[in-house]
Amino acid sequence: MAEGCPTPGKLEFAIESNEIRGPFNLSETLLSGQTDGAGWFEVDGAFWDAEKIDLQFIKYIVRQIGTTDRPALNVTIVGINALQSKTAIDAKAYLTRILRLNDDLERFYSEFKNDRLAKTFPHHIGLRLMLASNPFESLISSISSQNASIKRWHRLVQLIKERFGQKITFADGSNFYTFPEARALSKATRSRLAVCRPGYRAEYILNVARLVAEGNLDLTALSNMSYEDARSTLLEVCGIGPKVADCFLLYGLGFTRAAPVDVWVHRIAQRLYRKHMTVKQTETFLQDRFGRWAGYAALYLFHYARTCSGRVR
DNA sequence: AGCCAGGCATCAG
DNA sequence: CTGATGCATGGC
Repeated sequence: MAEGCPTPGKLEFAIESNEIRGPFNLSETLLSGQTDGAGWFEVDGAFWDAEKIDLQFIKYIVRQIGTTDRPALNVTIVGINALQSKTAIDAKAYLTRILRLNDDLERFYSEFKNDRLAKTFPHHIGLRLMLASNPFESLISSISSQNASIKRWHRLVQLIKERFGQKITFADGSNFYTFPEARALSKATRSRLAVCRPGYRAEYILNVARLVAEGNLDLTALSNMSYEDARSTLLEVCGIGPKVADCFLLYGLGFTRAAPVDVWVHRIAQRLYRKHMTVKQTETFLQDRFGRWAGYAALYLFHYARTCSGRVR
């Protein structure tokens, strides 16, 4: 196996505070209920997930060791067998990307310090958007979230992984189920999917899995389109409406000007800005006012509405 | 028990 | 275009 250099099944590295632009709060970010916090597991203060890096699945255990204002992360990666030291370098770049550690949060705070949005800042300093590691998973996950509580939605995604994904056992003995490829999920039938309890979302999930598997919905192509074109393409798909499309565009493809408007964001936007706005008006309002930060605005509004709703005025 | 959940498709006006 | 309704099911 190991040829020459010693290659342990476990490597450790740090992401230093000078490699993170502005404040960061890992647990706020992962537990804020955004579309891509779903997969992470918490084990006494640290969080882990797994994804394919360098053609093999790696488990990464991330622990915040600095403060929110001067954040640093301690990362342990675990492979299935041995690890190359190059994998640690790639894992670091990967984590920097999906945790969006280069987003200039201070700039966001200062740019809107006189906006009513600033009301939400003190409660959630260091809260960052996340970027999905797997766009297809992000799309199915977004569809699965509709008209369901966060708890139920996370459960559905986890059941899809356990039922249709691939089981992996890492060198530390832990088990993980990968999210199925579009092809694998497209072969599921209604009755086989029913064990995951998707409810009426079943036909949406199967429809989208088939479209992607057959190449009729090309997620890579979408990421190369303009936001408007990608969005209108998505809206033609049965099961994808404005909110699901924006969630996927934001979390799955990284269009930060997408501002998903759900019941929470809609309610809080009306209380903070204008009493009578339709959902559609709220969408355009957020996009016009916050531009490339609209996704962040929606995230802060969402999280604020859910955690501080009693104190809103 | 009954209402609501990170909505959407469909149909009526 | 806007507004009302059914949807499948769990969480609280």
